[in-house]
Amino acid sequence: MTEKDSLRSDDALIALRQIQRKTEIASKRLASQAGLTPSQLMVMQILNERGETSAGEVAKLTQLKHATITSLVDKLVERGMLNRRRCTEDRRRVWLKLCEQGKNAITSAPDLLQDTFQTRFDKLPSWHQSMLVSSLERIAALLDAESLEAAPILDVGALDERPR
Amino acid sequence: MTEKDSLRSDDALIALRQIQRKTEIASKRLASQAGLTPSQLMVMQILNERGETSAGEVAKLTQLKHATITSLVDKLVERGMLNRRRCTEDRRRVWLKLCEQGKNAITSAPDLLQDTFQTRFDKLPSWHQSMLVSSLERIAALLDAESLEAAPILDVGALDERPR
DNA sequence: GTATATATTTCAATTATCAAAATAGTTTGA
DNA sequence: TCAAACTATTTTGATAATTGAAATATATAC
Repeated sequence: MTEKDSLRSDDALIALRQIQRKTEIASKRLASQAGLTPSQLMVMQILNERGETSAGEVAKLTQLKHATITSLVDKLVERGMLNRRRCTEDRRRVWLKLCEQGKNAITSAPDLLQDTFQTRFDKLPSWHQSMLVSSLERIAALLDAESLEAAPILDVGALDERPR
Repeated sequence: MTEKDSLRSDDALIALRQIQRKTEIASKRLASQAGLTPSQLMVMQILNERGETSAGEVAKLTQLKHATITSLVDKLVERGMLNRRRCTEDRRRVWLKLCEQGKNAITSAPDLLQDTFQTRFDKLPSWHQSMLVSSLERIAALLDAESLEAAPILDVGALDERPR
């Protein structure tokens, strides 16, 4: 039984990795179609979903350094995709918000992955659709460790070699 | 009814994007723990899953340019993670294959996302597990357009602005 | 056999990312 | 009240990833 179970979770992980690869590639394409880098697209999608968000929060969510966010945001602001606003209560903080042009940029680009998915999904019988939705939501929940979202890597410790 | 359906596929897409973000962040972490860049990790995972694969195929699968693959592979070969072999039938082509050290590098690094997922998954009742597996596999299939995997972007056409 | 197509690499440049220091604002606590 | 400690963001300077274009080597078509 334990053997069966472990095979099952392997199957799940394999499928999950396939999904990951496909969505990642698709988002690379989508970004370049919209004239954005993948990181820029990610930031904009986050702002689109969450509304106004602080720079630090975005750094945490994207797992990019603050310095990177700063320069990335510089470019997007310059291009009129989003705007910066100093927080009035705590003037150290900076709020970021997508503006109209930014919203358009990310919604108007044709998303092949999304279209493909949607077309096929819509053809499924209703019971199947609802099963898939609830499964997807469950998966998202299984992946949702506060630890995953929050802390940067703790102590990497003994790494003999590093990226070059 | 059509309204309900469209809401359902929206829900699916939202959950899918959450999953995407989480897996992407996790793989950034995993790569850095293993002393790799995300692209290097992606290449190595592909070689691990598919076995020996040509450089061009890897470029297509990762959506990176050939020049990028070349320099990225240079470094991995230098570090003993994989090896290059000229194809004997068609001597223009190059086959890439993970070697032992490379296999270890990507399997030994602790994958927080995977561990979290697995632990929680294993606690679910059997019927729920099998439902999730079949759903995941279905989702992967829904995302699987030959068009998604194959061609680079067709004709981007009128793009007023490009990434800076 | 020459022309055309394909797979990969080289080269030179651009760009994303980061670490560390700097700046500016907030909180603490004596 | 005010200085020390802390927090959020930006600046700066450097490194490394990625790329376009040209070069190389091989294969295929005619």
